[in-house]
Amino acid sequence: MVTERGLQVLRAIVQDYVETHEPVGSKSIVDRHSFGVSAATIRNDMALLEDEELIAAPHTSSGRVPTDKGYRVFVNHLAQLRPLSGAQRTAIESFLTDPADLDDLMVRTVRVLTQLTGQVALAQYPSFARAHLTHIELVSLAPNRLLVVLVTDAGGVSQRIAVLPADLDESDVAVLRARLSAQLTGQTVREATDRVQTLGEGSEGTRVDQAIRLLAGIIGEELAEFRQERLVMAGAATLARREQDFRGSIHPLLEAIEEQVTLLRLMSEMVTDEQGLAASIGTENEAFGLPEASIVASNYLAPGGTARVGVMGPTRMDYPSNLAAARAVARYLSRLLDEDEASR
Amino acid sequence: MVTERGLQVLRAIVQDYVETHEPVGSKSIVDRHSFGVSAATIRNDMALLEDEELIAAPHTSSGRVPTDKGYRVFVNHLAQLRPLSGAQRTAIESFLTDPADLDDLMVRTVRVLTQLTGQVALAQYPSFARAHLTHIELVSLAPNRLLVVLVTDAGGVSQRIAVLPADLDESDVAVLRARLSAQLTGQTVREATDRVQTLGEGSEGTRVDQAIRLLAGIIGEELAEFRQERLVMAGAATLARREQDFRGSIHPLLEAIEEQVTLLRLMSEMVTDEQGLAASIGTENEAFGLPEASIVASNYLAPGGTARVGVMGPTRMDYPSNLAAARAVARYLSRLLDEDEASR
DNA sequence: ATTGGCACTCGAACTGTACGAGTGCCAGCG
DNA sequence: CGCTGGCACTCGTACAGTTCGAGTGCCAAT
Repeated sequence: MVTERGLQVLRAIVQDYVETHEPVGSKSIVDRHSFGVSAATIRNDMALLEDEELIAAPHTSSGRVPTDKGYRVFVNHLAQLRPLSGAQRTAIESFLTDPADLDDLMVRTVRVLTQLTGQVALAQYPSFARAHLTHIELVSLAPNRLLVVLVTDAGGVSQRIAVLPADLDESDVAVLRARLSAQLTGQTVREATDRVQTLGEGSEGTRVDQAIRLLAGIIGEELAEFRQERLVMAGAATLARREQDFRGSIHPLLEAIEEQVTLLRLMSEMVTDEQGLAASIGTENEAFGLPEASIVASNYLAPGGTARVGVMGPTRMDYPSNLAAARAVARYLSRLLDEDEASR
Repeated sequence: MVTERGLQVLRAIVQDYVETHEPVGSKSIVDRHSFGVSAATIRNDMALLEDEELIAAPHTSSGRVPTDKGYRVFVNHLAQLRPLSGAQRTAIESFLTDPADLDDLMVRTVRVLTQLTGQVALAQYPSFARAHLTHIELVSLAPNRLLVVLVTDAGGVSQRIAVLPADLDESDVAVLRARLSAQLTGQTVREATDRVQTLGEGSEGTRVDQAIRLLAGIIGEELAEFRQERLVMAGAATLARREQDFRGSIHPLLEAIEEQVTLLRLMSEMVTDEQGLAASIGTENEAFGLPEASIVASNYLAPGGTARVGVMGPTRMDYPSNLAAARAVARYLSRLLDEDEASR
């Protein structure tokens, strides 16, 4: 029953509320937007919006505030992304130019995003699960110490020192190296994880067999770390400024930032639209303990598949700007990582 | 002019204020502590303490609150560390048992400290500056890609992928490996940093010389990262709960946590007493932008020298408990790292 | 369908008052 | 000389009462 104009009124309410942080009344809508109708008419529309639970009044005689459902309608149907300014575009470019490695790139990504939006920025690492193991190297540091290095084709490298139960000489190490390499290189991380399980089975007793079993365990752990989704974040400090935006405290947000796991799940489970954009609003995050926070994110393309970058902030956030910023950064990131892939 | 009993009154004020979070009056001191004198007498003592600026009254007729100077006197002369409970000791042990590597150990350290104290926990990494480079390994991933791995005897490992300007075959790599190894292994990180500067000088032109220069740059960066002091933290979320403890906002603290550099300097510049304990209180941290925060820390012993663990919280914190917790964790850490050294 | 008018609601801001915790000071006591 | 009880005074807090104004819902008129 909500008319077209009614939706425009909703849009106006969301925009004004985000800007002023105060409940918006019919009068101020008439003043600030040119609807060409009187305040009384707007009031009628607002009554309908309230019936639909898209807006609510904090108390009997005050202006209206969008509900979470209202924000949802706004984001889905009403929001048009605000294109970034030239300065913002150049900021992204200069921030992300010439990163030292993947870690560096991810850190810079969240920094620029938090700078652009003033919110907490989040970025998923590209997944290594489908990356291929290209090298396994064993470096003997001491007779009973081996450095195990794993390299994937997606830029992931990991290393760990193994302390062996018995000393090995160079030829033993060579045997180990050959065996591991034959079994595991070329496999995807996922396949190698399965394969490594069976590696130490069967024969036992010789020093080399013992070592293989030990290494299999360590390599398994390293592979698990590769498979594990990771998250980088920046801008937690901005939350302190937004404190009054949260009815409760910012504690759940800080906790989520520190734990990472929750946010990782949340980011993974978001549903993107056809443009690769996603938003999760207020109570939709209740299951994650974040009923007062919203998260917007954009997919980006990396060798291992798509991953997401986005920002987290109060429900009352500037969705068009934040979505636009996330999308811009995601696009730039896709470009960088594709270039990286091309040069490999 | 402050009498012995006056100091005991100061101690009582600090203790009660930390506990109740309310200005403490002469009456409540008489009630809660057995001084054996009347409230009026306490009031006289309090007047003297106020003359010395060890306590202050928020407004004319209210109880007193310790000043930063008062806390300082309390910490220096009055505080007796509260020994940890058995449960706390076992918590430390079980948390820190059998870490996978140094990173893991540091992370667990700050976790257990934040759990024990309910404050933000900070830990400096042991310094690698005096560690020795034991290995340099080059792994050729592709004709124009080399994985450079550096290993120190203090548990530090770093790796980076170098993209070469020209393809190299295995024999070229062997030459590189031999040259780098001869020049750098056995050196301390500090020495190697100087040595690596001169590495690419002189001859140029051949593929190997070009590669050496490139690798020198990369190794220099990696060594710089080794030398860089690092910090791990946990418990930022606890700040949200302590919010009302900060007159201003918690923003500066969150910012410091995110930046790390400031906290690193602060931790480095603290002055320890003869027990290896240090405290920096309130306005003493003004230069670091943290005039409302206190930090207590304890030295621990690691192969590369001493480093610090501690906690950060509001000026009004429980110094005896926090100092005791930091000391206990530091001692355990020293033991672990010395054991680790012994087994190497 | 839109509008102007009007009565009504309710929070914010301000005032005044009473209360009580806590102080400073002082005369008296051991 | 240090300690004590007493007393007047200060000031923040809590509570109640008041006003003010923004904003609403409803309705009759257009």
